Amino acid sequence: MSINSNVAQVVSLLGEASRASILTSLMDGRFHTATELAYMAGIKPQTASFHLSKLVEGNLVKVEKQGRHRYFQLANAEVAALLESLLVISPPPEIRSLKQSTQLKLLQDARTCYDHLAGKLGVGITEFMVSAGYLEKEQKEFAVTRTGTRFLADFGVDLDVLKKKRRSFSHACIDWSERNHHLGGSLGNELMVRFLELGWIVQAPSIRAVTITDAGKKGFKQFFDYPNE
Amino acid sequence: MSINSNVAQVVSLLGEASRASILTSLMDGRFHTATELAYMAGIKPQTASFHLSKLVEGNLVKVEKQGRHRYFQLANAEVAALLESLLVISPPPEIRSLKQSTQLKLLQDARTCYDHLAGKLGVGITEFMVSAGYLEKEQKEFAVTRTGTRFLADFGVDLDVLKKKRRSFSHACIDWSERNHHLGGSLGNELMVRFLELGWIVQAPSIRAVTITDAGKKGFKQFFDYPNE
DNA sequence: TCCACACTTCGATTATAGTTGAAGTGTGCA
DNA sequence: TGCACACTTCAACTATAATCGAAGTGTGGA
Repeated sequence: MSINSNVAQVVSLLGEASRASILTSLMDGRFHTATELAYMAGIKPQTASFHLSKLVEGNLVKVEKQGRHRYFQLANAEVAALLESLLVISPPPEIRSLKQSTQLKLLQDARTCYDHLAGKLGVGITEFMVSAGYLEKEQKEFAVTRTGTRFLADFGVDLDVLKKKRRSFSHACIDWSERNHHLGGSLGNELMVRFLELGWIVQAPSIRAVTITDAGKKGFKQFFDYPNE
Repeated sequence: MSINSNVAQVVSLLGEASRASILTSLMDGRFHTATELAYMAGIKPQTASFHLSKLVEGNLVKVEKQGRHRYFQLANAEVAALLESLLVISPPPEIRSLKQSTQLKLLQDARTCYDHLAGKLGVGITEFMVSAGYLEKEQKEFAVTRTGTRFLADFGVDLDVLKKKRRSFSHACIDWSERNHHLGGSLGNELMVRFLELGWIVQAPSIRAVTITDAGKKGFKQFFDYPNE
């Protein structure tokens, strides 16, 4: 028999509907309790417990205990990146109710991609920054131009700090709903943090959709020409 | 129940040991018959047929019929890239025989990563090109410098043609055995094609290892300072 | 034209894994 | 101190999928 790595061992963790659902729910970057994740995945808490222990053991999820609560989160950005790249090649969800249709639209409009923005909003502001000459699209990443450096400094983003971080700076992250790239990396993260600080976006309570506030509507229009129509 | 994409649907194709073995065998970029793939995966031909039909249906593998033979190949470079990134996070294969140990060493030394070189050879020549100033390592890709352009032209590589191709040009491809990056994309592919033309490497008959010929030993030493010791 | 080969399909068996009800454990508050 | 809550573990059941022997189909060469 030929010699091959144990690809199936890790991948099978992802290839089960309930675990995949749990992991996708965790793509909002937040901590969630086991009971919440059970509810989101549509399974009983004891089933969720069974799956979560496997995901923790497989280093895809990390857990923090606080009293009787167990808080689960994706292990790291690498797991999130893998998940997003798998979402790109997966068929879209079947819509079986009006509520699901609404939720899908919210996710398509704006959502977190673990620690940065995705959806129409994420792709839209990325495209604006390219067309305005702030970013230059390369193969798998965005380069910040000189005018972009100034724009970001004015916007309250410290590029020097971001570049020193031990992680990808500004990679192009493929967006499963827009089928285009949005800005990822530490720069993408910092922009999302800034938007939250400014109160331009808020995270939805239980799904990873993000909604734009009234202040955000004005701000995105003024600074990022979004939505562009 | 929350709304999530059908990640499990595609991923479960990969998360089964026999199918994963088949796909990994196909990482040599070549066509293989169903009977060969059955043998490599250690299953009966009828089981291989069952799995291959699923992989074709899932667009991970393509098939060409010639008479009574069915020739299977990975569908495209995207599937190969996904597979390699999954290999990186998978545990290494257990060694149960001397033959398997030999095969693993051969794969670690030099192998194809679908359409470009990986292993010590792939990483080694990439590192040399960076240290010689021919390439510059960026976040997720390599930029060709001016001296690199001249070196590659002298070596018989037409960069203009490569850059026009509708695919990644020179992305940094992570290497599961070296835990470092080797050169991928159309440039990586073209270099491998060139080495084959020069007769510096030959592909092993049944695994995706590549061996360096005597001419290759001289050539890699002279042009790429490999092995570097 | 017949036989061998490559491969597929069928049906039955086997193996594996997900699920839940019930019971148990640890935490926290009244 | 006792009860409710969050969560885990256990055992049994259910569901799903992989496997192979046998049989069938299509191709090709003698």
